[in-house]
Amino acid sequence: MSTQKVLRTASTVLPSIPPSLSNREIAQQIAQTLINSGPKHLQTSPSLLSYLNSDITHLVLSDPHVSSQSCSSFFNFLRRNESFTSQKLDLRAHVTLMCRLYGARKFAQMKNMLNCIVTDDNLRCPVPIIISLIEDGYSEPTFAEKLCDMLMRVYADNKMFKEAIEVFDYMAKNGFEIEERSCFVLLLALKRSDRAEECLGFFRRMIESDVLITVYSMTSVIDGLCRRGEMERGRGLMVEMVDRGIKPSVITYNTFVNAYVERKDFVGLNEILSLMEKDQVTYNAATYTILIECYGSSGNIEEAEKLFEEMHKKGIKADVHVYTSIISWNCRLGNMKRAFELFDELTERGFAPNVHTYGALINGVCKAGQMEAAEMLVNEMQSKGHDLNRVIFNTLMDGYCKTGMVDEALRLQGFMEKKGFESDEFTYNVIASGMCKSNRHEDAKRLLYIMVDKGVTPNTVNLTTLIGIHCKEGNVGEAKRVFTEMEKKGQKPTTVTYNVLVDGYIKKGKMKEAHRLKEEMEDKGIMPDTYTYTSLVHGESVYGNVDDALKMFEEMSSKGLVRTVATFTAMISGLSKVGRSDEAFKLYGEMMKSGLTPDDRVYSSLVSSLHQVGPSL
DNA sequence: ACTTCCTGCC
Repeated sequence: MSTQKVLRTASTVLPSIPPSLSNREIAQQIAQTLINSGPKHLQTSPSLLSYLNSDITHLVLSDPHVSSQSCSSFFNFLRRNESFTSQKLDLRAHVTLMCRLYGARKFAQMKNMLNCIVTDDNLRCPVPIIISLIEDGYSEPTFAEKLCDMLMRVYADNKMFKEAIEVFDYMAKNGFEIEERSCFVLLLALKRSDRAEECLGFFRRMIESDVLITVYSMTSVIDGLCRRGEMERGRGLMVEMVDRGIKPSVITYNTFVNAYVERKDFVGLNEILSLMEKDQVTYNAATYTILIECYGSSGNIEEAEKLFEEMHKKGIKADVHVYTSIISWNCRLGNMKRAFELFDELTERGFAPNVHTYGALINGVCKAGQMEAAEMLVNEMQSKGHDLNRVIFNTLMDGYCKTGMVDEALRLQGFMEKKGFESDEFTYNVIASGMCKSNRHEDAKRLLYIMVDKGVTPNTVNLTTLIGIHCKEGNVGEAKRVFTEMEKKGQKPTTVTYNVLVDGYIKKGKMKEAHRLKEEMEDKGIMPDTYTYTSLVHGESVYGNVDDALKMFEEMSSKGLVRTVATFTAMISGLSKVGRSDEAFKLYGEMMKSGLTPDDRVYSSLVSSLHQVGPSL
């Protein structure tokens, strides 16, 4: 039998309440029922409920004889049966119950209720109205203060920043004591929503209102600024706060260190590191992690390892982050032996490798094409209780694709989706580029269109892949069209995007257009890299314009770009082709001196250059 | 006290 039916049947059996009863009397009867038998019993005396109104609810909930637990049950009972008590629980009912919960120190329940209020369009309202519903003399004097404090946190959690700040203003205006911890919650929420400006603004309001300021708050605000590249303002704020007696911690400094490293601002980096030294703030494991990242990303693994050693020597306690970092860089640079050595060291020292650690290793073996090793690591990881996540799945798919096993990657994609992970931009890109490598251009294009159908918006990398496909098919017109469209949508091309396009034009013999693109990227501040130049050197060499090729080749060193085997090979073969074998051999020497290992093509170029003009050495 | 740091695609 349904509840509703129970109620209807019951009402015909039980004696009805005379309408002459006052609200207070009805409330007392309900309270009595609750005390004696709990809310469920109310279902059998529905006549009581038929008189229910806002006042009665309030009277019941504020009756000290009814325990806060019973009040909660009554409240929940009414909420479940709102449809036929025809009584919506109003804001006053909420406030009254929260007052009882506060008395019982049931803060978590209070917070849940506030969360309901702020997310309900009918209940949400300005702070003064909520406060006006608190009954004077009945509630504890600190209730209003605590309620506001929680409300500010709840608004912050729901990213309702305007409202959260309104609560703060209300508290400040009414002389409420404001907890720094609650303000901190709001600061963090603002920072994490990329609202550095409002974060700083609120921090200033905290200072004005004499809220206690801690290094935690300061560091969060600084981090917000640093994430937007505003390290100067962050430094200014730090200086200002030092004057107020706040001492920056190693974490404050790490925030700056990280920002400078991310932006490759080595001047700023050195400044902040000397500042740390001056302030006698010692590095912690995170500082080393960031610095290892700095050296690793510029390919200087030796320096990264030196730092790692320094950390041990100085007796600074390592952690799983710093180990994962050094493992990852060794993996990315192909030093798998060292990576596994570090992995063993990590476990020997009693640290537990996590998903990131396994992810780094799996990535390393996948890049080396060792898929069996990858599968073993996956098993080990799972046996230690770490589930596969999407990143690992994508890494594995990339491994399969790079070893030519596109179908295995597709199988894994199906498995991943069955596990509840939707394919994302990475997944589609990994497989599409894998298909390209196996010359399945049509499949690759189709997959990228499926991606759009599934509601995944292509990012710059996906579009770069698509541009690459068109170029590979010799359709630079279509490639350029995608490129233009991408820019129109505000998606910023990267150096790679330009490289793909430059290469496409070169393959079509359109050297002028290729150079124009190079200039275009320079104008936009997207810097041509080793690949851009190598393509141009190669193109000019192939079409016999050696002097233009040489010009590009020279420009590379003036810009400090590393020349690879491919660069030298292109240049040497260009020179050889037109019979300038002296210069070709000179470059060959230079290449050997810089520690590069020439491949077969270099030799055949050189040999053919000798055939053309006769031995000159 | 959720202040900093660790895994993937062209």
